Amino acid sequence: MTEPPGRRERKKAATRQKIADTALRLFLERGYDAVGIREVAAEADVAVTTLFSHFASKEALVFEQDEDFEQRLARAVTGRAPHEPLIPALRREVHALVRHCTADGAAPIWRMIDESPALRRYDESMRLRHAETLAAAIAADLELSRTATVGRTIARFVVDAYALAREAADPEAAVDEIFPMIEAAWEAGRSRVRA
Amino acid sequence: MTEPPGRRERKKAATRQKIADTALRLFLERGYDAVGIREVAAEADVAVTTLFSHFASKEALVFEQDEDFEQRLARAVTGRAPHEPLIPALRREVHALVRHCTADGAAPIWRMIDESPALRRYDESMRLRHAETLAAAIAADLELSRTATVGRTIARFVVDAYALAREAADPEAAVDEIFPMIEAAWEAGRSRVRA
DNA sequence: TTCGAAAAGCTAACGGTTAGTGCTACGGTC
DNA sequence: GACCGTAGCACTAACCGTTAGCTTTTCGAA
Repeated sequence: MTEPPGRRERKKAATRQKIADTALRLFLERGYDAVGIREVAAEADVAVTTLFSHFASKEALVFEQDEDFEQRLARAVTGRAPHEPLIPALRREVHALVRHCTADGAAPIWRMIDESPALRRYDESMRLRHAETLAAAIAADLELSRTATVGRTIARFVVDAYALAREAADPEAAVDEIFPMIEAAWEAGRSRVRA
Repeated sequence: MTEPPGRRERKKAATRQKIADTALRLFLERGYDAVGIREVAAEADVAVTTLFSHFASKEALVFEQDEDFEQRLARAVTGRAPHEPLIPALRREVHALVRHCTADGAAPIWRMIDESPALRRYDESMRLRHAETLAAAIAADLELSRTATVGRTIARFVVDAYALAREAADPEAAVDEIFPMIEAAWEAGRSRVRA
């Protein structure tokens, strides 16, 4: 992953990184909406089309690093210890995610996101994608006593917990307040066929 | 509300309606993404700027009618019978909303929405707004035994139930499957200060 | 009738995004 | 070491949603 797989790919990665760094710097300096794509491209010394060959949209420039976030919730399910219950594993992972987002360095970025409607909507869409990925992981893990709908529902609830906690005054405490509710929902989701 | 309050406002309403009707017809005929704003304006025989003085965005043309939706969930809380428990009241309202969305006439519109990323994202944003409105209504109704975080969480869960049900094969059954989970979460949300 | 203001219009532009078309430099192959 | 296919990048020119600036039309009220 860190080895040099050829000059070409190194250059490509360097270009991508330079674009992302330049963009984030300009955005933080002068505001997301006040900086145009043409300006980012000029400052990074690439063509606009090159920029869009590396990033699908202007918003994607901001969320560059969070690609693995998509998989972390799913891995918390599929990679947990055998016989470990589902919800506590998810709770641990959400705790970690929240801690990561509220770390010192991340604060200005999240403030910027909160201030821009476009970025907020992009973030919302991302979370829905995350919920779907998580739902798939849960479905693959489901015992017979629960339906697919229950799995999808829990996936949404977990992603909600993450979003709500991030907005809360005390994010970690919020996670601890919400997860018992999710646990209860999960218990109630046992099919009542013969319970 | 249905009386004629003057020619001016009648004409304005007529213009608005004509724009919305024309847009929806064109969108359904040839696809949302394949029809441009300039085309809708031309077909409705208005200027583009006029169109945007009636609707805030292209997406808003599609969701024209659902403005009162925003308030329905909140009213289900504030306007319920005295001493009626919260969750069953919300359950009834979500049932009604789902039934409304899966009615015969609405099917092609929702198919169109599902096919366009822009419309999906707009819908997601709308739902978040609805969750916040509902959260405010719940907060105003909260007994001392539950915190504001619990209220916000339940609001999200309820809106999730609506979204999940709409995507389910049997929407009404999905509501009935999800709401017991919400009920359990609500119970678990009692503060454990002295329970 | 006259006047103020809301509604509608026109033009022109801005900002994100995408074709279309090359050029150049790299990487695998002989 | 020369060769060729292709990936990466550049440039131009446009499309599309959206907005600003300003003029014209159309009501409602005085």
